[in-house]
Order: sequence, then structure tokens, then C-alpha cells
Amino acid sequence: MAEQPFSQSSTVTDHLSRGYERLTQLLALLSSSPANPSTTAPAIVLVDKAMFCIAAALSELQTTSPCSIDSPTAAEDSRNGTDSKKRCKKNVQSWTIVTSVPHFDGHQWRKYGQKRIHSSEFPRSYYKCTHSKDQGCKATKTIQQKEDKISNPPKYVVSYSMHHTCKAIETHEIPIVVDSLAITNEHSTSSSQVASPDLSPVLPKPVADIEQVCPIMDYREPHNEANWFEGSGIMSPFADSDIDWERLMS
DNA sequence: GGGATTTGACCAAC
DNA sequence: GTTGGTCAAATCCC
Repeated sequence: MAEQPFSQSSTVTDHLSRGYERLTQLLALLSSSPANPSTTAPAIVLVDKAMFCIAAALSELQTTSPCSIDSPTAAEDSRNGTDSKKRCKKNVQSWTIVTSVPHFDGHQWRKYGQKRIHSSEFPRSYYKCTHSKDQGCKATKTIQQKEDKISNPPKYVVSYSMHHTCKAIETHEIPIVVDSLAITNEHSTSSSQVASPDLSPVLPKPVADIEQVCPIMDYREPHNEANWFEGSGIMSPFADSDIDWERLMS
């Protein structure tokens, strides 16, 4: 894909979106790296902060033209008594990215709905932060596969609303790797209750939060070693996907 | 049994 | 009236 100059806001958004996606992938690499945690953890924090900044920028750009980007989830404003089912989110932080790894963004999500969208071949899945109940985190996201059949791996439009306010639960349990297989692996139906072909949830277990800005998942020491790169020294949650890592790195 | 997902119904925005 | 977002009961899986 040829890089283009920033000629218009949509292009800026596109670049930011791709930057965000690549940061998620970098986060995956950092998180899965067996390198010294004392250096990896601060790097993860920095990446997460960078993602936060890009998300804020995307939010700023995209809120200038509300509903222009396939308006996603409704904000959860029920606490203050306002409408909780606004189709077009006004005054709500939201941003949209296009990615091939829609599930891996370092947070835990719980699926709460799925709908077929008019004039769209693929259903849209709705996710809330896992901590929406226990910590009142208002972050939500929707995932919908793009109708771009030539894309390999398939691309997904991921729309986020609200930043996370939750903190990862402190635990000493060994975290697990994100199962990104479902994203690109032929719409596997082997996992539990996969009705939607491609949007099966991916829920890493929480680990100790590294910083307060945003909780960060730690994916070191996966429970499924078969998914990890062998010989490269890098454990990747995308190992079974069709992601062209060399191209991504270019 | 508990937690996560599915799915139809309900409701608000358009 | 149509469409999209959320809820909640039913269901499934570990």
C-alpha cells in the first residue's frame, strides 16, 4: 500500500488508523517478548500512551464530522439521565480504525450483542469493557468486517467509544495470549459458541496494571505455546494468522 | 455453578 | 417505518 501525503483529513485519519494498528501489533510483540520485564514494561507503557494519544487524535478528527464513519456504539450516558441509545454519539469520545487484528488492543472486552447491518454482508459485533460492571468502565467498541473480499488478511472496522477508566485487576496469575486465530484463520468455529464467523471474542486474563493511564494486558508466557513463533525468539499472538510481518515491518 | 455468548425484543435516532 | 444499539433471558462451555 503506497503511502500518500496528508492531503485531507480522511487521509490523516487513515494514517493515524494504521499507526494505531501497528502500535497494537508492537504492543503484542512487546507484551509477548520474553525479554527483561524491567525494560519491557516501561516500553509497553509508552506504546500504550502512544495509542492513547492516537486514539485522542482520531477522536478529535472524527468528531468533527459526526456519524460520518459508520457511527458505532451508543454512549452509555444512562448514569446522568440522558439518552443511553443515541445512534449518533455527540460529545462522546469515539474513533474508528481499520485493522486486521480487531481483538488485540490490550484490553478485555465482553460481547453483548451482534446485529446484521443493513446493506452490509457481515454482522456487527458489540463489545463492552469487561470491567463495565465492576469498575464502571464505559469503554465500548464495535467490530465489523470490511466488505473487501480481496483483503488478506481480512480487515475489520473497529469503532471505539470512550476511553477505558478501568484498572486491570491485580493478580499474579500467568496471563494468556490473545487468540487472534479467529480473526484470520478461516473463520474457525472450533472455539466456543462462535456464531459469528469471524468475531469470536478474545479475552486475555488481566494481570497487574503497569500504570494508571490505561490498563495494559501482559501476554507473556502464553498457555498455548503452539501459537508462538519458533526459532525467532519472538512469541507472537498472531503466529497463526496470515499477517505478513515483513510487510508490516516495512 | 459461574462466566461468556447468542439472539430476539425493545427502544431511540433518523 | 427503518435502522442501529442495548438489554436480558436462554444457552453453552469450562
